[in-house]
Amino acid sequence: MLHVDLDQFIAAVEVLRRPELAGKPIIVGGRGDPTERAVVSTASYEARAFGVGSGMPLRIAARKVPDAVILPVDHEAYLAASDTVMATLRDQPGATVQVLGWDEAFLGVGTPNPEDYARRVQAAVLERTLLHCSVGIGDTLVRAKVATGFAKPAGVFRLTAGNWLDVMGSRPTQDLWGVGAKVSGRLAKLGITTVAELAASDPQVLVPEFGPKMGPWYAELGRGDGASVVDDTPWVARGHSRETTFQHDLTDPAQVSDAVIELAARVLEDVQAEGRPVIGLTLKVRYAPFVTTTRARKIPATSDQNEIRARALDLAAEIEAGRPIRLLGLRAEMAMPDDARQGHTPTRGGW
DNA sequence: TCTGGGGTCCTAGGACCC
DNA sequence: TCTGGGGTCCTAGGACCC
Repeated sequence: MLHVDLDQFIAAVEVLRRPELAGKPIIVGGRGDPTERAVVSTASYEARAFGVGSGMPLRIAARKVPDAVILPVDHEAYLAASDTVMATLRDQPGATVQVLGWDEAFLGVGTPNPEDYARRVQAAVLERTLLHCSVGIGDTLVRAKVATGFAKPAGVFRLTAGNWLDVMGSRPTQDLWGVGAKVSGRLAKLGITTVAELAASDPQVLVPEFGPKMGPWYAELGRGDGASVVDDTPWVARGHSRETTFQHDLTDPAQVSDAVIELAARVLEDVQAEGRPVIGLTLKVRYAPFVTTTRARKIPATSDQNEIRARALDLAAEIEAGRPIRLLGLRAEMAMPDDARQGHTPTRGGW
């Protein structure tokens, strides 16, 4: 299968409508105001050369690149571009398309020459959207996805069982899709620092550290093994959430209650727009300095707006009971019942 | 140096049931 | 005094991805 990933997608979309920005360091994030609390969504390659990357505080990014063009996030524009890209992928002969996000997708194809096929995909996307993409080819989803990293920018790269360890074996475990800083640190404590070491590890040795599912899963990931079927079943959200970051920390209980209720109302709107019931309300609370805690309430599946409001007030009261309050941000999540889950199974970690 | 907003899944422990 | 075994559900928290 193939994994298609648009190159510097958001920055590229911005350049399309403002061609004079081509070749300049572009940083997209928040409302485009580097004096506000916000982070970088995407930086162009020119800005990345200064050490700017996704997730970096906008304030810091602006300091690193004084000449950067800083733009606000425009979801609608990216979604429209994404729709055209995905439609182009679906038009490819014999292709099954599994969308992973705005700017990437798996393509299931049966072709004797995947490199040729990949080049034709790139040409089609470029012709329809003027956007460049990179393509990874693999015999599993994981290998295709990881291969794309070696294809960037605008290239093609193939990873299979045959060359996986040659290419990935000596690399740190964190280079794997699904291994972050925390897990790579825990692996290192077990004496596993490279992909080759993870690939050679006994899955049962990982179980005490990571549990019955994740332990064996990490060993499989180290080998690049796993699913090899592209699933184009329409994706159905398991839940919805709304998050907000306060420009100044909240310290007043009344403000906290208002913020919780307002956020809960917004996420309820999203869920009700789909005509689906809610079964749970979770608040993720970010305190200054930078601690996240969780508060959850189960809600009957038939609950109405008053029920949600009452549960939100419960949660606000719990937050206030944990004073002193310095609220940096809030995220309200609503889960939907299992019988509402009909979409494809995400590969992991969101998609 | 400071921390988006949208998602998904896993684990541990306690409550509760038979 | 010691304390089944299996199961489900819920909550809190953690990790990761785009």
